[in-house]
Amino acid sequence: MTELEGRRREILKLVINDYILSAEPIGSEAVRERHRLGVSSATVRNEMAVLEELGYLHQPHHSAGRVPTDQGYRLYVDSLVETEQIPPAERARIRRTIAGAELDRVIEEAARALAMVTECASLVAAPRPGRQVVRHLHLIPLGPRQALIVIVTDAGVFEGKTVEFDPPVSPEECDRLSQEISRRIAGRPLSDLTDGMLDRIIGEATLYTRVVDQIGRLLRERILRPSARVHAEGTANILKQPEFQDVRRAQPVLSALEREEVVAEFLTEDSDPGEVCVTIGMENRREEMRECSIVSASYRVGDRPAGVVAAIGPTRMRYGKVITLVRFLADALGEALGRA
Amino acid sequence: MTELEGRRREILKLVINDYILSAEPIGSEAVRERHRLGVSSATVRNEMAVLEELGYLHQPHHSAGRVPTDQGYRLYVDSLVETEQIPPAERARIRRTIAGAELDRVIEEAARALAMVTECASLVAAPRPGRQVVRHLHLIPLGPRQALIVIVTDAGVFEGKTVEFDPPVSPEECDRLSQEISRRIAGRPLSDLTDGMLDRIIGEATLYTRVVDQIGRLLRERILRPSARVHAEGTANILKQPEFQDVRRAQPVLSALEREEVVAEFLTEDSDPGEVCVTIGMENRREEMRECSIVSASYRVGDRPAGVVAAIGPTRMRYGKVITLVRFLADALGEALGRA
DNA sequence: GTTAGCACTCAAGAGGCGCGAGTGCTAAAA
DNA sequence: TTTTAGCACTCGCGCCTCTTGAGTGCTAAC
Repeated sequence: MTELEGRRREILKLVINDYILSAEPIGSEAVRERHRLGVSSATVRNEMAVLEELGYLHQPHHSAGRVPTDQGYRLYVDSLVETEQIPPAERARIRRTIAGAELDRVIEEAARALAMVTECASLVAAPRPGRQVVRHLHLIPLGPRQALIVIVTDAGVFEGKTVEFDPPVSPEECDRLSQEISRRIAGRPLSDLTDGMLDRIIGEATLYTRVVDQIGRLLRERILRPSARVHAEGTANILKQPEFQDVRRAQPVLSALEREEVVAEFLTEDSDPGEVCVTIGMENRREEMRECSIVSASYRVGDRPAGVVAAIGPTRMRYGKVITLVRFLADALGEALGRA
Repeated sequence: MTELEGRRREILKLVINDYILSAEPIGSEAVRERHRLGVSSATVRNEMAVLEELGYLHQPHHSAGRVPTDQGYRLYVDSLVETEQIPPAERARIRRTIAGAELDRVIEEAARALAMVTECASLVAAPRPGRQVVRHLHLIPLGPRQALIVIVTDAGVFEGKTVEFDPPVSPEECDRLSQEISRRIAGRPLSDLTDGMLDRIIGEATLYTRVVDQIGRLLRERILRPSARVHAEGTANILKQPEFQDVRRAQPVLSALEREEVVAEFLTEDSDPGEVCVTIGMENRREEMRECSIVSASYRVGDRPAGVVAAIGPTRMRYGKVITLVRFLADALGEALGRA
């Protein structure tokens, strides 16, 4: 794959730019018309033939214009695309939307904003627990035999499971117990708290093995899940794209986006934090996504990578815009969550 | 709308049954063939003409078979449909899935099960807070100036907002404060806790007005939201239905199902608790849903109506199956949530 | 009231045709 | 050597027509 020289490169860029906007095969005449290249359509034609030879373009059929291949998009994303700027007004609007939301809705609002502006589907993974550091653990008594476990970390709160006490436990004991446990696990990252580790940390307390057990389970379920909660928004946007007018193409994609395991897969394999990662068409592992591209970036809360935000659309997407937006949203999200 | 007599009624039922399964207009000959009616196709034809006259059937074009109208479906649902039984194995499987889930995933699993079996989209609204009765309120100190509000009700836990203290509050004070407040609001339904009411209930404590304020805001935001969390699952199932093979038909529906306000609308207007409510085609307020039917039932936790479960599909849906399933899931859900 | 018979209608699919966009090739010009 | 003009060629798309067959409504006989 030789480095492309100036004019040829330029033509590839123009073709992809145009195709992204029109969704229709681009012919040589159209290219010449659009940008003053100072050459005839025949020359453009020759260049395009070479670009096809090299694997960057493709002809759907003999006498049609050219369409970018995945390889073409790859080059485009890596070195041709001009990132679009987000108008300051828009930036401000998005920031406000996110910042204004309740804590547990920030994620959702971010996903929504991303979907709306890019006209893609969007995914946002809530902070992954692993690296978060425990601050407190609370057992809130619900009754003599029941309590609610609340774990407060530096990045938020996990609440969920209720524990059943086998021998009843008084509220006072409950309190003492939570202070005990709290003292011993505070300051550790959640990922430390495997079953064995928990046992060792908490040690004593044979009376409360069941409690320890339950806490262990809660943690295991939260941590093992590859990425806790994933919000998908705007999946119906896929249907607006011309390449998905045929339901048989769109259906597998939408179904995949509904399955959490699948979606989590897109989001885990990342990317230096801070950098935007683009996966194009066939580069996707998932069969169903072979006609889509995924633009993702992980965001950080404080100084730790916390979660991932992604946009999903047809390979023919406005990379310039989407990349800028994903990056911006990763920043905004980290900021909003960091403040809380 | 006169009462339909035996044979005519029977024919309408057969036509609708067949159409639901085949998704194609049903002709007189097909009806005669399928069920031994002991009459010729001409007779059936006459009956069908009458049924069309009466508004129960419709011909897409002159020489086509008949298709049920919304009114036809209405009659079908009200008095013709034979509810299908759920095989015990299936019942057990669904029960297990739901019961096995973490508390905060019960809703989700229920929705998923419903979508999977009915091949419709499904919605499940989490318990609505209004009627729930407060058990405790906890303020969990996160730092000298911050605490987390946790409200435990008889149907679950609301956690969320952190409070900022204006003058710092020590953990002990915090504790005392939460016990104070707790004692005063325990036993009241959440809907009682409007701002003014809160002020009156808590009275004193000018030092802590900010805290009271924040609690007020938390409650207002949770209660005012028409129905807290709504889970939609299997919306992509819509695309499997023959009537939605045209993307332009499907897109508005899917988009609507993504908007929480819209979805909430389907779920609020209900139905004696315990009973299944079917909204057919044009009966829907929402323009976008005019080609869909919604089968919903509210479920109860303990003895109070708590939330709604619904299935959404084309008007040509397997009502017999869907109705049974929605009813079953409402029960199962109430049971699962009640136990927690 | 029911049925056989029949003419009629209409959507859907197959086949044929012309149009036009866009190409590749060739030979001349720069 | 590169660029360009010219031209024949290809092929998808839309348009038309024709045929087919399912299904009807009507009428007259049972």
